[in-house]
Amino acid sequence: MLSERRLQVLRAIVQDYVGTEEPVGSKALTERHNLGVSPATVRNDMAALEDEGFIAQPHTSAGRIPTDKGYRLFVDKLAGVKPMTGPERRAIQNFLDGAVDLDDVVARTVRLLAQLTRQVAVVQYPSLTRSTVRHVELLSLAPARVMLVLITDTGRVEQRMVDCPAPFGETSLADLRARLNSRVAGRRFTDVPRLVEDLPEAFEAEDRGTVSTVLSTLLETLVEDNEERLMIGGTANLTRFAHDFPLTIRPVLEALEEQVVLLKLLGEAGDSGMTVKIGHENAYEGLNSTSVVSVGYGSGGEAVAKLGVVGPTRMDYPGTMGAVRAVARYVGQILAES
Amino acid sequence: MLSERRLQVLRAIVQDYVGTEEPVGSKALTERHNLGVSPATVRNDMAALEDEGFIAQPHTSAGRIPTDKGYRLFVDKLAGVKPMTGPERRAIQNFLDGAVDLDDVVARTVRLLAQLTRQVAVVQYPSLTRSTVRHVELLSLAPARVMLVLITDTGRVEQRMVDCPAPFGETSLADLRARLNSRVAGRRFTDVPRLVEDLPEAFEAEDRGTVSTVLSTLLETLVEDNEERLMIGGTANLTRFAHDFPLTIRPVLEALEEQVVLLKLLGEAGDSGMTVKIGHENAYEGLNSTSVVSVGYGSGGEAVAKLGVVGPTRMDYPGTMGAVRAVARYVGQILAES
DNA sequence: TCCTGGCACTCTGTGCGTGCGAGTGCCAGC
DNA sequence: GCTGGCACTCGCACGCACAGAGTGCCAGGA
Repeated sequence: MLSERRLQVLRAIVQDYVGTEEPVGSKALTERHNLGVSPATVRNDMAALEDEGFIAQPHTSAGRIPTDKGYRLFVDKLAGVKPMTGPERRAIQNFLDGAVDLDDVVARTVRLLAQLTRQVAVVQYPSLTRSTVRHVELLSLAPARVMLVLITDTGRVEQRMVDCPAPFGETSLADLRARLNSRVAGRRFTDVPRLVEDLPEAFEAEDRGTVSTVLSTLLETLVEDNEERLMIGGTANLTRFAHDFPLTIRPVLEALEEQVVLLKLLGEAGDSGMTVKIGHENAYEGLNSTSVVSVGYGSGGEAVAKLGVVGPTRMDYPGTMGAVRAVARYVGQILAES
Repeated sequence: MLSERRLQVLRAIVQDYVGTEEPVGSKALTERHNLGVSPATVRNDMAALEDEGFIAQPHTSAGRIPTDKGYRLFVDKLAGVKPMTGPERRAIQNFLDGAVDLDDVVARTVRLLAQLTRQVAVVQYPSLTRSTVRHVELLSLAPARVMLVLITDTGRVEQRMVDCPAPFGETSLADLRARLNSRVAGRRFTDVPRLVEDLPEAFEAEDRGTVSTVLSTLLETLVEDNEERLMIGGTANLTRFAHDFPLTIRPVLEALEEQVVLLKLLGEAGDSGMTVKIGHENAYEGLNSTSVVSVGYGSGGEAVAKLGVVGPTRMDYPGTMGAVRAVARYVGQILAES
């Protein structure tokens, strides 16, 4: 087990490295932090920390930089979450309060998060699977063509065209609309298949084909084509780490374009509480030199989606975690109100 | 006026520079293109081209690179549009044909364009102003709360919440829905305000306030809040120009994040035909070292939105223009079918 | 009049050697 | 177990010379 002072040394190294972006040596460390010991002592501690794999030197006789393992220890044991200041909180709230619809909420959240953390922000749209149905609308566009509009409790709207096997009258349509809504409105998506199972039986034989088609499209929308969308922003912040360019930035941009990768990434994060994935802890290779801080957010107690930021492993973890947590909290409130 | 051969020299310089990304000298030019003259002659021509401002040397006694003016001449007079090959056309069509809804069409288009041109692709959603109304749906979510759903001919769906000044019965709602659709369905957005002007008069006094509120929300959606959305992709391609990094890439990423900037950019492009903006021709400073190739696309003869790519001034103009044109054409077809 | 070969000149990029400074590891002493 | 001291190791910036590519100009030839 590491002594208390060695942990302090590690903390100091992480803080200095995050601040200066340069390997930090024993002398600089004693000057900037009053550890109460001499550089020589710190050197011994550093050697021990290096043996344990928490720090490393880029070259012999350069300063030390934290390893992924070092950051991990820092995040788990040495750093708290830095709460937002009052003005920051108010700014967040003001900024989010102006949103007019769900798209706008997500867009504003992305911008906000990118600005607060000065990193790349990722916000997942409220997921369909965990949402409930607010309303299902059916519109007759042509005798045998129906538009299905699904509205969720989080304000998300999905629409699909349905080509019916047979012409479908307005009255039948109204009937289906009414029956459908009385069954599924307010219910969770996962329950819908069970709830509508026997619905075709309530209709005349000639309409059953159409009803089935509509229902299967609905189920598709709910489950199969349950595309999880997300929005990203603040990619320009990537250029702030102009050292390792473009070796570092390239794969990150590629990863960000691959929504599948990001969704998987967010999916792997724990369902409750904040998750920090550091460097190689990220399964996707292109993100091996980045850290991902993510947290679930939702309108009620339960998380309906996640948001977070992607930045270099050398990031201000306490500040970033604080910003992510605060934003998630306010977004949850906004969604609950709408 | 420049002689025929000097134009050929300029063309050769542009082509070589685009290919090699390095300043091109007189000797290399004569070796790679059979101009039928000696390097010394080419040198004279180059001196003349430099006097005219079409090319420049980065340093004394380095090769020449085209200036913005040089590219302009190249695009206007020396280069055609390189048509897509048969297999490419089929690939485009196959790729776009799989789209299930408008979002998907746009998303696929962005990916396709980014892959074809290996540059940053920008696709504007079909604009609301130039579209026609397919259907307006009103849903009662609570006694005094209505959801307004607007469906356009291009498949775009917009929804808004309306808080009514007074409770609004189902029958009144159905009445309004019917009247509204009979007036505006199939009409252009720009005509809608005129068409619904006197609609409140047809209702009982107690409902007029609500009807007015709904209508003004509709008009807002159509006009005022006519947010022009767009989707971008292929930003990872920016890293292919790793020279001038990050000085160049930074402002470009920032510009791409500012949808307002991009929309303005596309808006400035000509309404019909393909527009190429080269370097400083772009009003936005951050894009001074990039070129923007854009073209309108639409379901019928008329363009409803634009798409294009953003790349370095040193780009393969004929190829890029060919890809942009082809994609726009196929997207138009897809939209017309749906 | 226009093209060509030749020549001197100008720069940039690169490789090499050197010196400096930051940082380390180790050791003896307190 | 902490400290000061000391020798050592690198990386990096600097200076310098050199090769190579490219140019401009000029005189000669079609």
